[in-house]
Amino acid sequence: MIDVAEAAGVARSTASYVLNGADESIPEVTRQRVLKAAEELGYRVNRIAQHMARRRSGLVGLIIPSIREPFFSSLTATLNELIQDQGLRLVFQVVDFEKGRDASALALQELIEWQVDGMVVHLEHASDLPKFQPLLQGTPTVYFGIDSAMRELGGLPNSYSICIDLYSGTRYAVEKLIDMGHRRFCFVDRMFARNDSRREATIDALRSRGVHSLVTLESDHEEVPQRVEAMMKSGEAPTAFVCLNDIHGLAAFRGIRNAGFSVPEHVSIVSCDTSWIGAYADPSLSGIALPLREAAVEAANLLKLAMSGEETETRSLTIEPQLMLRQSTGPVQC
Amino acid sequence: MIDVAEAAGVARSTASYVLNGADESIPEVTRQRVLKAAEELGYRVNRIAQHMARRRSGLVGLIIPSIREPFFSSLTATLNELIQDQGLRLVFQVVDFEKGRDASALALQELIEWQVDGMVVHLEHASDLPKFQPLLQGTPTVYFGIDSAMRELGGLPNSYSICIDLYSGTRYAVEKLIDMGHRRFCFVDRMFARNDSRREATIDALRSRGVHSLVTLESDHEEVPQRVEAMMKSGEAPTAFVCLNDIHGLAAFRGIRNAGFSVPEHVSIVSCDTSWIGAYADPSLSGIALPLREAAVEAANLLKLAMSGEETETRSLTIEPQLMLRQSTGPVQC
DNA sequence: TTGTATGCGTTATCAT
DNA sequence: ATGATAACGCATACAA
Repeated sequence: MIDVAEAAGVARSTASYVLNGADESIPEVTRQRVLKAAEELGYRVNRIAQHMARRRSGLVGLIIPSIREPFFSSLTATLNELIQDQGLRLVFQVVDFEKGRDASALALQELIEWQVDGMVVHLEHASDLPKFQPLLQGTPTVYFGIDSAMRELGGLPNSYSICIDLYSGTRYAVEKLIDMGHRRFCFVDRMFARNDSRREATIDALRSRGVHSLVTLESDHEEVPQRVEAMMKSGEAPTAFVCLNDIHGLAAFRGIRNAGFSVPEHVSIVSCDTSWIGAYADPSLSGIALPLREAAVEAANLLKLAMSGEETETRSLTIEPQLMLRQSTGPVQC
Repeated sequence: MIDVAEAAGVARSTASYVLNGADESIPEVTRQRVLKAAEELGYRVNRIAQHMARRRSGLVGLIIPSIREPFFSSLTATLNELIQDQGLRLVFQVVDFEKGRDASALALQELIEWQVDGMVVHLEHASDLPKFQPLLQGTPTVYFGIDSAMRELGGLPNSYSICIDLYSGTRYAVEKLIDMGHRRFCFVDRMFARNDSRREATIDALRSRGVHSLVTLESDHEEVPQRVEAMMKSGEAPTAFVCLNDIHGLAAFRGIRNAGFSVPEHVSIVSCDTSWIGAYADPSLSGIALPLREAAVEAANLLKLAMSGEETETRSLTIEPQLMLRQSTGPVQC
């Protein structure tokens, strides 16, 4: 830029004003001269230097447990669009909860070292909050998650939260299944799963309706088909499967078919996070659709609010998912 | 850091040495004092300042057309792991080719403004190279793509390329279908598709074997089922579908079923980019599996090489995909 | 071995 | 309206 200033015959500060500052109070002639010089020299700002001087990085951090899963890649994509529209840049940090207790702390610090101006943190459980909260003092943060406990996250200064209420959604879905006559359930969870809203809601729904037959499977989706097949062949097989997401749903589906049962005649399946993947199955998977875009939009809005610095009241949003009854659910056949 | 130095009673430079520099020649006592002070003050490097002084950002840019699609989110995830292992940080930039001609140039410049030390660029077509090449002078770059023309990308200084040879893979798959007796084909492409290896390979395979019946569909996957259904119901329906990926494959599948045909008895389907999604369909989708992790590993290796600064010869890698014959393909029934 | 001084590219605060 | 100059937080060559 110093070169540009020289070439245009003006001071550095003038060039800076023209190129990146407020446009006020610079005569058109000078402007054009500077612009022309910049063009000719192929000048590009150095954002690192710029943000060092401005003392704001223009970075927004995103903490997620995975980016391969459709749910998170979709979230990342949408958030990225919205963040970019605000003239900021998204940097994501995948934090693997399985790799030690303080992996999350390290991940956060990496982002903090990059001086992020704001942060969106996916919270698997509201109870993880204490791990993050102390490290995020002074960083405008939006917490994002499906744990219904997040709804009571109010009262934190400079932090906002969004909850996709998967608890209610799942509970409603399971009750629907009970209404259809199902009495033996199986919950298909991921490997090393921690108890989340989906499982809790399933358990609560069954308990409240006096249904006591629930088997829980914890597997990577690759293992699910054979485990489900074995289960279906041995003794009192479940008639209803509640699955973590479409991947696990399809995997369970495969196991059920392999055991010689058909959906929805013998067995019903519900996915707790369904998308086009489940929609294209045959029969198509019933499930709970999460309004991801809506949630991302709200997250971006809250973040903007948080980053504006204006001390507004802490806000906690709840978004209701939608139950999609497609073809994989039906009344139990005697 | 200046605080840390003061607290430890040493000079700033000493603190700097201990915290981030080479560990040589600093007495253990001093080291510990500095480390303790840093610990107590909760010191974190400011990477922006650090990289400004070092004149290297520690950033690697990734240019991709989407992050929502499984192929790219998976690529991003793997690349991110590998890049992070090298002590670098990945920043991605989604560039939507549909939004104007020079969107790609702008996207690149954004990353360049961030002073990325290296770049991984997904090239949809080798012919897009001229758009990027001039802007990437001086930035170690690895080009990544499925266009077979990329294999002849040699001769560029400081740039490397990796090609997943989808042309060969697709051509082989289509020839297999011809061997099975298929004579009427449909290629299911995305909306606003540009001609890519998959389509070219399909056309070439058919032509070389004297098969002249090919219909091409360009649609978002949401539209595919009804369009395929309509096609199946009218006149001479295709007996073989070659689909862009599993999403389009499943969508076509749905249309075929809706029209009252079954797979693979009446119709065969092949996906040009298959994954667990196709594997869990019923019948499971045959297709070409791209060794994404392998490709990402090679990309990371090449990038390391490129960024090492050592002037090695330009390298161009080709990776062969694998044909997975599952259940959606079979001989044509008369 | 440790301290001093300077530079990195930009913005911002002043004078002019 | 424009130009000089001091930060910004850290790394490093060089001096002590």
